[in-house]
Amino acid sequence: MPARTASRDPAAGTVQVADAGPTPAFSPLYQQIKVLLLRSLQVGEWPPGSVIPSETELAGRYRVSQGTVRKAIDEMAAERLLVRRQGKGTFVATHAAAETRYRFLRLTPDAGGPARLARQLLDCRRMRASAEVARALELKAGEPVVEVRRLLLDGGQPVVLDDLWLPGAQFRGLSAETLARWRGALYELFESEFSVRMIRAEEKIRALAADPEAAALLALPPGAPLLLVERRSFTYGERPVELRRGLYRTERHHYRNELS
Amino acid sequence: MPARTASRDPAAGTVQVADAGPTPAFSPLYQQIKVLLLRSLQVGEWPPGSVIPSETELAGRYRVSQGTVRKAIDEMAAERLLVRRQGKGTFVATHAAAETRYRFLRLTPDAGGPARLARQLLDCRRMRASAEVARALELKAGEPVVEVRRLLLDGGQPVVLDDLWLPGAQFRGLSAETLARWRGALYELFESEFSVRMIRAEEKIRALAADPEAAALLALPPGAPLLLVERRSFTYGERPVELRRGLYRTERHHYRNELS
DNA sequence: GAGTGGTCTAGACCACCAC
DNA sequence: TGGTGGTCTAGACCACTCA
Repeated sequence: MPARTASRDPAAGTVQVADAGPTPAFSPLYQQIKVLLLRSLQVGEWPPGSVIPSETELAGRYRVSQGTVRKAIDEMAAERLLVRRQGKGTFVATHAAAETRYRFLRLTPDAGGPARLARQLLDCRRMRASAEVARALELKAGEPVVEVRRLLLDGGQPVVLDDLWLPGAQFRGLSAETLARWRGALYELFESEFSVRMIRAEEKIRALAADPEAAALLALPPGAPLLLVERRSFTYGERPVELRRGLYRTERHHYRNELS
Repeated sequence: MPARTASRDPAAGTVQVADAGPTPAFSPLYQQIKVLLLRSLQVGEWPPGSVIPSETELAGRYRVSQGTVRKAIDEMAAERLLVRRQGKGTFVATHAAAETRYRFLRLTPDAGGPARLARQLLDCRRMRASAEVARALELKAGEPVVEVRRLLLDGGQPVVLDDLWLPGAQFRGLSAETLARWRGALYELFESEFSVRMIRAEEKIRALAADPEAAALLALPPGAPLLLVERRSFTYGERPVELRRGLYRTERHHYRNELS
């Protein structure tokens, strides 16, 4: 484990990375391991869906006990960055797997069962970031972004009108053609084609009256109540890489949430 | 640990509770400990806010190692049933603590900072459960329930209109006077006066147009868009003990959510 | 200083999976 | 059969709290 320089006897005193400052800010070994694993994920050493080395091998590599590696991986599994599979190994989480494909989609049919929505691409263009988009994506105003507009339909009826903004620098080849050809989930495309993996998101939800444009696209009378879902998605290192503004019809669907 | 009957050598073979059925459904020791701890919580052996026995003492009581108790408590802490405090002990989670007082309230001012809402009780009456309320609370239609209606205000302006239904059997002394006198959060009252502790909740969120009654109470024109938040809260053993129907004004507030 | 939870290690064995 | 994660133990020491 390169970051750790202090000498250490087995089962002996405090272990700590070298640190010149006062109050060296104790950080447990397993947290330091976690940082190293995180870095490997971030630089793509182990791509989404692949197996990472076994606990024993990582323990050898970092010169710590298997239990310490285990605790680091435990936390990362709880954060849904890794997935453990007994007998097989530990895998990098991916939006491509069936279990996690629509992990961030909270819209649910009232009837029960998972949402099965068809997509209809309305627009995809490159433009300069407005002040609001720039702030959300931590860009400078005027930097290039990709704007996507699409509809999601359930049984032919429009249910969601989505607007997305993505940093242009990280989504260079993204075009209407790319999107039209793609069969899987958006986040799957982002992972496999642009090496951008979404790990968490924040949403702000409001009710509002449909404006004429949204009403027309969603086949509603203007003024009809809609759910506005504003999402900001983050990749490794808390970097925002997507702003999304969804308008949801909630006559036959709802936004499901779990509080604990 | 009374439930475990198989003989066991230290650091030796499989340990399992007695079980006559086929495929004995292996359950790890720490899960069995968890069940025992859960039962103690459920019967009120350790009330909300109190310390539970130390890991060492529990290990002795159940005849397992401290690490096994630790793992059971770890999971319960992750589920927010227990709270660990280094140097002090492990405590039963409570809605009375400042950190967890409004844990289930996702309404947030756009300006930032936590919501500081005043309450105004509109109604509190005992009645018979409608079919819908009975289904949600897993009662028989016609069984007694308590219905509460109240407003939440921010800076004097109404923001939330809440309707609550509670099983009458578990909230016997609950009345308008009780509610009017109470200063803290509702869930704090439920814990301390009725021994009902909410541990998780499900919410379904929709947008709808304000009906005349709601509009009047929320000082809005009829038809204005509102967030409808339907909550079902559960206590130990997945028993539903509250149905709540909240109408939220979202001009200056939003419902905040975190996806991971 | 005594007691609590928190970290770390080492070793044994079990459950699951693939070859 | 061998490798992976999963469980369990025992023991040492650290960090934190409070009297």
